[in-house]
Amino acid sequence: MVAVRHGARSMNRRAEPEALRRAPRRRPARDASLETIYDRIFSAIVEHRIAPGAQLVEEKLCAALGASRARIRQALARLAHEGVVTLQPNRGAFVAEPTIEQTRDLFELRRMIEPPLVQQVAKSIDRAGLMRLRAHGNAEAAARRADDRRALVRLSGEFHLLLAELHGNALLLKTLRELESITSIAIHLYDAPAMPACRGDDHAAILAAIEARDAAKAARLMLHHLNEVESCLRLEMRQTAPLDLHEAFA
Amino acid sequence: MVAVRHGARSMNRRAEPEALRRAPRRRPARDASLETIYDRIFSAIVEHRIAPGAQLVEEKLCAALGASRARIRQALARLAHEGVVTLQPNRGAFVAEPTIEQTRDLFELRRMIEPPLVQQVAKSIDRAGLMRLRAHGNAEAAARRADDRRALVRLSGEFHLLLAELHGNALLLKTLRELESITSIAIHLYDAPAMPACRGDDHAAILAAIEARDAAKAARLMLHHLNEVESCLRLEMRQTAPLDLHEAFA
DNA sequence: GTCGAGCGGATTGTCGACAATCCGCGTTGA
DNA sequence: TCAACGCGGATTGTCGACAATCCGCTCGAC
Repeated sequence: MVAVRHGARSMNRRAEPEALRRAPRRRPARDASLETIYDRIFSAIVEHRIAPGAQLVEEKLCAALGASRARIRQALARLAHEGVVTLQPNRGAFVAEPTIEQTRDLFELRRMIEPPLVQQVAKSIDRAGLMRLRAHGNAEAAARRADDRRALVRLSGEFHLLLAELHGNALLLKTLRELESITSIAIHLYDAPAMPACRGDDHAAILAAIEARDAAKAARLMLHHLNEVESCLRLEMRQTAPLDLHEAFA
Repeated sequence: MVAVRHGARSMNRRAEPEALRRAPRRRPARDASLETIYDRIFSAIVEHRIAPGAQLVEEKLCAALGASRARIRQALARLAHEGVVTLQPNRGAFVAEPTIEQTRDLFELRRMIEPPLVQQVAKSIDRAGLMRLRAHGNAEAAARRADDRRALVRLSGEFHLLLAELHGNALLLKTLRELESITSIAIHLYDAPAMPACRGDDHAAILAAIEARDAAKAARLMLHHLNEVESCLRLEMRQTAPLDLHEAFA
């Protein structure tokens, strides 16, 4: 699976002021393959380096990523299909701002999928799988001790994806990956600032149930966990400014 | 509910030498909007008017649909993301051929989602929703009586989507729509030719359970139904021709 | 002072042209 | 005879240029 091999041809970066200085960090010939572009925008969004609702101007992205508009456009279309980005015709691309309704729907769907998922994993997991889960648990614990919130959010998401991977159903993994990325935006949008993805260490409890091969308990804990995470979000109606004014004089 | 409205427009565009000259502003007269293009290719695939594995050559599609390559390309990318089309780099687009493994994964995922879905619908459905379900049931019965297999396959799929719509979770509806379209390809690929989407009328039974507000029973029947449909498929290993030759001399 | 029309810059949407790549097929040499 | 090579047609991938659209702003009328 070799990535697309581009010629090291010019990327028409003509006016490039900071390129005059030494370029230790930004090599002009960074391979801007579609996958790379996609990944970078995706990470920037789910890691909250770009705020929900922000506009993603194509030309800006071209400049930032050193790619042509066509490629940027492709990446945006893909992100839009996954729900990470919203495409408004003739207006542009914006990073998604899941509404309260959508966030509820999101968790509802996850509650359907993940308890049976973990239940089946608990039944069928092998030694190697357990090792991976334990390693992940340790990484989470380390991030928690270090109080590295950003890493913790990322690892928390990856825990769920790891379960899906261990399950072995590729379609399920793909589906859950999309749900997970939207979840991470929603968390950044709605969670109470002080509360780090819910203090409790639900994942450790789930892991313990899996190790004990207690499938029913694992499923129950997963359901509880999802409820917990959702309830930590401030999903009470947040009145948006325009609606506010409009309703004030009704 | 997306009725597939086909353009009522013929596509016999032949050389139009003088028209080209006269009209410097050649507006894309036929409304080959992206949505239209997408819909037409999508329908052609899920209704099995194009065989699984067939290549979708961009220029051919341009000619057939009267659209530019850029638009076709966009539509294909979207179809690929939904799993209806497979994109091979530098090779082209092919209508998906779900493997046996993928088909099993598909049904496994549906078994996770749809029983709880119908369970919740049975609890919360209102009068209008029931009317729509009954109307759909009648349409299915009619197609069955008329022995219209193609319509029956389509309606069977739409029954599941209707349930998702009645549930009201938009994300779930979108997810299920994708699963449903891949399912319909898999059915066309693997089912025993004589057997029309499984003879029994499982949908009627599910509908009855919903009308009786027996949520648990509705869920149970849905699970049974999904198992039934999957078991009607011939998912035993089918040796493909190329592999056949290759392995014959191993 | 307010409202609407109209203008200009910025941004997206679309297309045609060209480059890169792949596949089938004929040729060649052992 | 057969395998390796390479050529030509067909197909996809990429880009730059231009058209269409939108938004904020100014200007003028009332």
